[in-house]
Amino acid sequence: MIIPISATMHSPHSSPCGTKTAILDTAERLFAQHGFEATSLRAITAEAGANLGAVNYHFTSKDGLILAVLRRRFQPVNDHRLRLLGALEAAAGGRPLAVEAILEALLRPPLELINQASQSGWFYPRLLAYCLTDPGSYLKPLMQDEFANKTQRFHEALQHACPSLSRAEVRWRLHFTTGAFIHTAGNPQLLEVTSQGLCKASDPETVLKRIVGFCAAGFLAPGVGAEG
Amino acid sequence: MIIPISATMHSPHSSPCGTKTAILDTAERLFAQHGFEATSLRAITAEAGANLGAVNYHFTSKDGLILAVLRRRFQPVNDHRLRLLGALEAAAGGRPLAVEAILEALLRPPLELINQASQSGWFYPRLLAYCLTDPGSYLKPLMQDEFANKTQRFHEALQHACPSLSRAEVRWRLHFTTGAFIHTAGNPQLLEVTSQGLCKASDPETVLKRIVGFCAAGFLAPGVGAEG
DNA sequence: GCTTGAGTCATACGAGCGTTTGAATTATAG
DNA sequence: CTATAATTCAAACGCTCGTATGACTCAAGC
Repeated sequence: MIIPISATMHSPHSSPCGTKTAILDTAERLFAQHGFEATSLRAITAEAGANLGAVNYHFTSKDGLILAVLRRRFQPVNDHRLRLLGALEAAAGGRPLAVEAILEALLRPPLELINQASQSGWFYPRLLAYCLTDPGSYLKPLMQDEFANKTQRFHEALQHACPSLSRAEVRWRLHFTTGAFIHTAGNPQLLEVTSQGLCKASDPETVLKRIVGFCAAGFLAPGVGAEG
Repeated sequence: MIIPISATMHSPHSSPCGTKTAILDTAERLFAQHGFEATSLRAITAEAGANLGAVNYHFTSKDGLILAVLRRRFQPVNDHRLRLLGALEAAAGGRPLAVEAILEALLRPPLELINQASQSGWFYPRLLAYCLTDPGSYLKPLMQDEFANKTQRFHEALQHACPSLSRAEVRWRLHFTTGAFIHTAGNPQLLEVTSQGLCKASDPETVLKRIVGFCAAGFLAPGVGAEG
């Protein structure tokens, strides 16, 4: 936000894309805090120190800005997930993986993002929650590319790890895991408030350990008989 | 929209509160579909066949309408939950309850609402998801009354059922359960689509059985040592 | 049959929205 | 230095929003 001022380089156009990333950063924060619809371009550009027209210049439209904000985070996280899963599979050499290991490969990348970018990391799960809740049609292709397609390999790995479960059962349980994660990481202060400070969600490593333990136990439960 | 005309009884003021409940029903549907901010009073009143001013007349403001829509659903559901839990405790006579039974008392009322009102029942979990995601300050008191306070007895029952778990651990795991439920019931078509029809979320009894099985196994897992 | 009060209605207000425009400004290159 | 492209800027466009207003309509009570 605060750009260090040096003698020579602080004209308004010093950095090539300073305005662009400033808008992206501010939009990410405000979108995570208030949602897409409730955040106006005027609020974004005002806080980013940019002109209102800059959004349409750099991102064509508000929808374009939303997609740019989302893609910047989702793509690296999902790539990281697939890399971790690939490393696990390479090390196992065909043998089934432990459910805990698979779930950790799924949940560690977003939680590490939280660790790295101390504030802005928390924005990722909230943005994801808004994507799943708001049925804006313009982000359907993004969600299809980044999630529906890329989680396919996690289904296969879990199916391999839990051969006694039906394919539907694996899907259901991964769906429950996703819900537990989004609700926890997307509302980091909710549990702290409702538990009156008893639970602290501020440490991603603790969150990871607890949620993986919970969901892995759920995966290892005997399957429900019926399909559907 | 098109009002059928009968000779004697169809004057505009025939039913005493027809307009009020029509607005509530339509607002509930549109809020669940598009969220609070993205739904305009004009869209609500147009679909409800009411005048724009009727909202402010009956509900004072848009915030008042939102609160009325939420309270109409949340209150009966939460009352039902506490009644089921009370019946379980009375039947057990002081002995700890089974985790499955407690979770069923928690999740059956909203899922039965889905069963009864074939369409509009699905609106409840989506409204809940919007309440947890949108940080509108006006609904904080409602959430405090209806949830933070009323779920206290479920915490105690689960603590009693899982005496080896720390109080924080019980809170964490109930939080995960809530997330799995909201994500599943609030996005009923999401799993169907991503699983390419393999999983059908349309039957509440199936959803209940699967989610209770998953989360009860998570509760019965050995506790993580550290607090926080 | 007039009065009263609840409810409905069309209309308007000011504010905020996303987007567009064209000129002004700055960086880049010949 | 000059020409050219990239970027920023202030201003305005048309539109929709939530809310307020005052007249109108109807049922009920005396």
